[in-house]
Amino acid sequence: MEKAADLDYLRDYNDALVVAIARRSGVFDRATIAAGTGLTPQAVSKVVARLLAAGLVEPDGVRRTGVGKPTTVYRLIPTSRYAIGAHVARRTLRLVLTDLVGEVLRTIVTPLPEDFTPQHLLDALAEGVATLADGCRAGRLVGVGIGMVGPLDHAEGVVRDAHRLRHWHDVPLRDLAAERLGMPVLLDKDVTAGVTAEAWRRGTTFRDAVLIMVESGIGSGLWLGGSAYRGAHTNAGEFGHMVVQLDGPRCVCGRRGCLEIVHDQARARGDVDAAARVLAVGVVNLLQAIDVDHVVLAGADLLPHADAYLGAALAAVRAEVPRVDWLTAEVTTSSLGTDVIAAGAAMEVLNEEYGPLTSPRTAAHA
Amino acid sequence: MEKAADLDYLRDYNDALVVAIARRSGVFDRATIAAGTGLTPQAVSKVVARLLAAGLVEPDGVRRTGVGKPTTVYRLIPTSRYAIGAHVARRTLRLVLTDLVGEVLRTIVTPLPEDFTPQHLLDALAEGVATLADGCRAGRLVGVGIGMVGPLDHAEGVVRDAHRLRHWHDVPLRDLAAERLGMPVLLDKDVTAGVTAEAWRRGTTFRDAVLIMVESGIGSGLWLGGSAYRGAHTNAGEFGHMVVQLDGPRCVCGRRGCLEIVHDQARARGDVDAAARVLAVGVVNLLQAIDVDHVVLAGADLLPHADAYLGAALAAVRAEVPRVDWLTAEVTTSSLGTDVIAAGAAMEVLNEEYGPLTSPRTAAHA
DNA sequence: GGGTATTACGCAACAGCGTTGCTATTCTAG
DNA sequence: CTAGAATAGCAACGCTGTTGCGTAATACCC
Repeated sequence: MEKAADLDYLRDYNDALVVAIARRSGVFDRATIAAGTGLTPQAVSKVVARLLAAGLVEPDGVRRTGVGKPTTVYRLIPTSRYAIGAHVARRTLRLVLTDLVGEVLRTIVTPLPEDFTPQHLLDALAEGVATLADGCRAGRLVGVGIGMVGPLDHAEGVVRDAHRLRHWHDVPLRDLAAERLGMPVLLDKDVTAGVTAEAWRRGTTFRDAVLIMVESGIGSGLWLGGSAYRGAHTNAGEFGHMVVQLDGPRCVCGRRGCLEIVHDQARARGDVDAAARVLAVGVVNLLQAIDVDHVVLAGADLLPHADAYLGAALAAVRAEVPRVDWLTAEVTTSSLGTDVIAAGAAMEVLNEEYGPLTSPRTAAHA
Repeated sequence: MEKAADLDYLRDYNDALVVAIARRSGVFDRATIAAGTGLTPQAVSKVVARLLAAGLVEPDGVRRTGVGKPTTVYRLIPTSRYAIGAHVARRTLRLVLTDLVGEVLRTIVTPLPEDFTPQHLLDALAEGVATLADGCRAGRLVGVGIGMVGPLDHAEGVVRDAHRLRHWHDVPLRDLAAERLGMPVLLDKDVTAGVTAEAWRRGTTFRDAVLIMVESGIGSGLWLGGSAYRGAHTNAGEFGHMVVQLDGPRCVCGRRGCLEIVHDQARARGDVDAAARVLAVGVVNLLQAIDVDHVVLAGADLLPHADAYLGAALAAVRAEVPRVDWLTAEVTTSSLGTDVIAAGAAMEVLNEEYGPLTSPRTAAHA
């Protein structure tokens, strides 16, 4: 059953709202927040007082706009909080340290043994996290996010059957890592982490988006209505296994004519442009189905040919989406490059703690 | 900028939560609500007092569970509120009157002239609404919902370019109808209304769902994370215009091999089973992309062959979705038949006023 | 330089939310 | 008939955002 809302939720909701505005605009003042949120200036003062006490914001001088007492300007302190993100790939563990606004401060890439076990990963994770946490002042490190291939269960924090990874069946990785690292841990699909990275950095105007990732498989991370969308079983985003060619070549998943197999065959014969066009068809399919207005391209197998993929996607979106004026979609490559998954895993932690609240949370938090 | 939350929001949130529970279970008691929501019994008493004052619930006797004072049982009064829903199709206007729990009480079907104008529709609407409103006690009729083909703008209440309807470009239908009818009006795509009907009737466990509608075109209504998902431009659900056959036959939309054209060609040659199999491929595609756990089939061109479509979809879901135990999806036909769109339009009105709150609303409401 | 209008800010009192403490009610069990 | 137990509700409380109003700081006018 859903949880009810109380005064703590109310307070946290409004605090998070102000943090979101501060994050987007960098500096802010009382009157602007009041006008934008509908809060009274007095209420904004109370919110700002709480954020000052938490060390998240600080005064940043005054602004003289004309007659009257000058406006006090505040700014978010990016280094007031840190988070660590992990991207677990088939042969490497990529770790990043980010600050509160989603800037990547340090990156560590560690090789993982073939068919690595949970123990292998936990060891590598512990070592890397210790290294990255070294530079953070005590209490400023919020937690660790882990992004990896599914299927997995985000709510339970359990890896169900990570694709092409032996030793990874029903592993409660979130709780194992939380115990080993001694701090909060989140577990999510790589693609969902990736789209969270874009969303956290772009702010609240980035409400409906998809991140397409081509990297040993083709997946998509969904950001719908202002928050990550994972589906009923944390299994949304199996974008590569949508059939685009009835009776086409057999895919590893068992179906025929999946976008992924058609794409991979084009790539295998060296025809990047054809592969990009196939992906572009899938992108337009997704736009038709869920009508997002931001498409972000990413992944180690895509970025080396970013121009080809971006060009094909842009052309397809322009040509094939009914070109009504108000029906626009922006297509870009990720601003974070190969760090996007790890950085997004970190930002899932930040988003959990400081992001806009959706519905009342079950667990209490500071 | 997002709106802040205040005490009114807090109250409405918890009131709506209790209404949702009452709607699902019919009868309820203080202790069960308290346990499920995390509210104290005292807080639940206050909520119930407000709902009693609003006339939404009434005492329904007591339950003796053993020692101690018996529990007071309450029940939702289905007839305490009504809503009217309109399904605007190409040649007909279908109107339904529903009660608070989503039961269809009366249905009126009115023919519409070919290439009907906004004025035609408003006249027919006013007459039908007057007839249906006649049986409702004053103050119990919440409003009117209108479901029709897109593209349209739900937030603005404007019909942009209704497909295959002349005279319907940038028509502010919501405000026109609200003025004419003298009550609140909502405007939404037919498919979104349809899935809202299922969601309202099934309760809060129905969180992630898609309604597939085959009726002069193929569309889908999305219910994601417990609320309707309309996309960035109210254009989500153009399910029929997803390419399933690269270089296939040319579709009216300009692309090649859209699900809709492939499906329609199969139907045109009388091969319902083949058409159903094509649709089933699209259903599995959607499951892969957004991982819903409920699929509802509807539409005037589907329901006469419900068995074929349902069978094909069930077979495809069972055979083609990776059959992990925890990855299940239910496939059914709509329980409302041809009334589903009109009924859903009515339930959008109920959902707006009495459904679970998501984020703080902009406009104040009673 | 001094007065005044203007804008910003915060203390204090307030209404309303869920919470807590406690009492009254109403049942079963003996 | 009494004791025990569970429910219901009144009253006080802490906290939220809100309102009223006094104070501070500036530009502008004379």
